[in-house]
Amino acid sequence: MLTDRQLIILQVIIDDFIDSAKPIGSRALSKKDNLPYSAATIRNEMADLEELGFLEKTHTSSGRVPSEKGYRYYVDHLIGPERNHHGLGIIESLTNNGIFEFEQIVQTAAEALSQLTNYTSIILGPEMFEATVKQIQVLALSNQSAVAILVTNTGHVEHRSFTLPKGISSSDLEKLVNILNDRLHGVPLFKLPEVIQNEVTSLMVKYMNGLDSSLNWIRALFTHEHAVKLYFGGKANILMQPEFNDVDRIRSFYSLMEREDEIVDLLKNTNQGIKVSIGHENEVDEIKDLSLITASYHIGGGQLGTIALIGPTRMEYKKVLSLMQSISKEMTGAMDKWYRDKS
Amino acid sequence: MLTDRQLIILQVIIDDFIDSAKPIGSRALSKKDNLPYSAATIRNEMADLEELGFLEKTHTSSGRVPSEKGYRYYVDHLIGPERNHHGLGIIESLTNNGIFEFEQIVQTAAEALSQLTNYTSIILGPEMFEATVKQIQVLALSNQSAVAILVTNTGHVEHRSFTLPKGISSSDLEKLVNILNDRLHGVPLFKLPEVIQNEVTSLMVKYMNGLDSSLNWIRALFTHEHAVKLYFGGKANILMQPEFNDVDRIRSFYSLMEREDEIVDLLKNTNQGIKVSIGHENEVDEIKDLSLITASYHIGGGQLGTIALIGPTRMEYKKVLSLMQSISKEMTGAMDKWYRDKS
DNA sequence: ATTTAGCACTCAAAACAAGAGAGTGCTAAC
DNA sequence: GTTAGCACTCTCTTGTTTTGAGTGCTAAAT
Repeated sequence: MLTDRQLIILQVIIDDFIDSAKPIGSRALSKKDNLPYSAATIRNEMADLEELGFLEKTHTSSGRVPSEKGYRYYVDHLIGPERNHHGLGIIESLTNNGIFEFEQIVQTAAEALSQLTNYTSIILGPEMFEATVKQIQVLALSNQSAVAILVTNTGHVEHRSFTLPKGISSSDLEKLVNILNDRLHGVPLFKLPEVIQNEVTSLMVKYMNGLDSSLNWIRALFTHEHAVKLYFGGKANILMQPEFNDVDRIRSFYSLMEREDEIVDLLKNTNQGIKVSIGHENEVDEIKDLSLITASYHIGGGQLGTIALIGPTRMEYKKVLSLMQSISKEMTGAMDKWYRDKS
Repeated sequence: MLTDRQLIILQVIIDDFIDSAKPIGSRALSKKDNLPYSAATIRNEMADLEELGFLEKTHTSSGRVPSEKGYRYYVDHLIGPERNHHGLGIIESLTNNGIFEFEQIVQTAAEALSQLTNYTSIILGPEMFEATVKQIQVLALSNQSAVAILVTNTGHVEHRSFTLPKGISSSDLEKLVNILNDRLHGVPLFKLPEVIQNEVTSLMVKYMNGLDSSLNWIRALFTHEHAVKLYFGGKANILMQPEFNDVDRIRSFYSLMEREDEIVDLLKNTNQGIKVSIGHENEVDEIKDLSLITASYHIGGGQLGTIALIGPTRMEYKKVLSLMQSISKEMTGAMDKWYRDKS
């Protein structure tokens, strides 16, 4: 329903605004190469585009600025074929020495993403629900203390130090660990608390006397929220954006960034693929004037994490989208390669 | 050299400014209870105090504001006996279930510190230099991959996933781990790279053939910077301070917060006890208009970490100092209790 | 039937002006 | 030594004017 000329004008306006952050007027537009029309003509078109809701004015006699609907249209229809970012190889370079360090990979990716865009990136670590117990070990550090270590089939390690119950013997401890390994091997993490409750407790009461209290730490070790973790990149970078020249906006942004559970919610709810939420399309008040791009990365085909980027609605969508695509692909690749052969 | 009256006036001015953040004039001061003098008298005293360098004016006819020298004097001489913050019990409540989770303790302490003050707190994790190797384990996850786990005598666990060298047999792997445990048990972390280089390498070449390349990951696992870690609390809280009403100041602050190595340097160089650095007493440019309080906490008597608090020079020194003292004592207590019996 | 030139009009932002208010320094009286 | 009084200074607020970019509309040109 938009004429070709309107399309071009819309595109040029948005492109210009994305990089200048200033409203643009008809006169300036008419000077652009791809718009061989007079200011007056463009004015008319702009008035139409405004009527259709793609543009806005900041005041009655100002230049035009893209509306959220404008950005939406831009993202959906005006972004060309993403020029291939041909894999930055950031992640690859981290794994090709044979070492696979999850935290490092994710953190590096988050930082790179922010560095390249000057927005703030957030990566949601994978949920470990489906990982299963590979081995449990308890290592005494002294007469009173020990550390318990749990390794999953995916190579994740959890550990917890604790004080030993009084009077426990090393043979008791060994027995205990044996029971645990016997019963818990292969159990997925999310079922752990349940299995411990139902199967292990009774066994332990049977074979070991007077150690009820010691069960606490076992439960604590394994009930531990296998919480998804957030990795931030360049929380400060976004401050370079002129949109953040206002102290209150900064405050509200950073206060949101500290409420990690809200952020997790924000990112979790993502289906596969890339999703762009512009301004008020976002649920959370604090980012109703920002845009949020999320992309998922998959591991092992099922579990997934999310890569996100937050910036002003005036975002370099073209660049960002192809970049996110690349990184998400790279992450998925690295994860796949690593997790593929783990049963 | 200061008269009693000047002392009181100085104190009142600083106290007032600390909580109002506004310059205070002679008239307002003369109305305070503990200053039964006329505005004119106080004006004279203030002029003297300014001449001595304890006060400043923001412009020729403004009220007075404490200078850095003023704050220094305040901190050194005018702060009364710290009312005992009688241990907030924050940390105790985390450990009395028998579980000792280092990260959790430190993170909680950092957050509490910031919460209670509305400044930003940073805690420098302990250096693990003196911890010694307790056990090394390598667990195969599949034919191609494994995870290596290192436990120290203090209960710290490091781990690293990696791809197995092609053609390594499980008996080779076992042999390898035996060698490692045999040679590395009891070796302090900071000596690890050296010992591996000198003792282990030759042994391995001797007993295992063709596995030179596999040494890479061993070295990588243990050479891993046992970097001290930073724990931040309330990076956003400091934004509530009126001093941070300026966007550029915020930018420079946050950009510093991201340069973690600089921060580590800043905190590392601390002798025992509490240290207050006011404004230009700080080395780093970005905080030359802020104050930094550092306190150390000790573990095992030797190694130590640092607790720090950053706020405007107009800081509630009285409250902060006693608070830092409490927390540092609590941390030291918890650590001591935990690490005492580990050889 | 488009496109364009011309012109009156609008509004934000910058520049300027006037007052008010808080505070000082100094002098002279207490 | 202390205080009252007063002239003076400087910021901050408020209101006014000017400027300039940009619009909408009408009428002419294509």
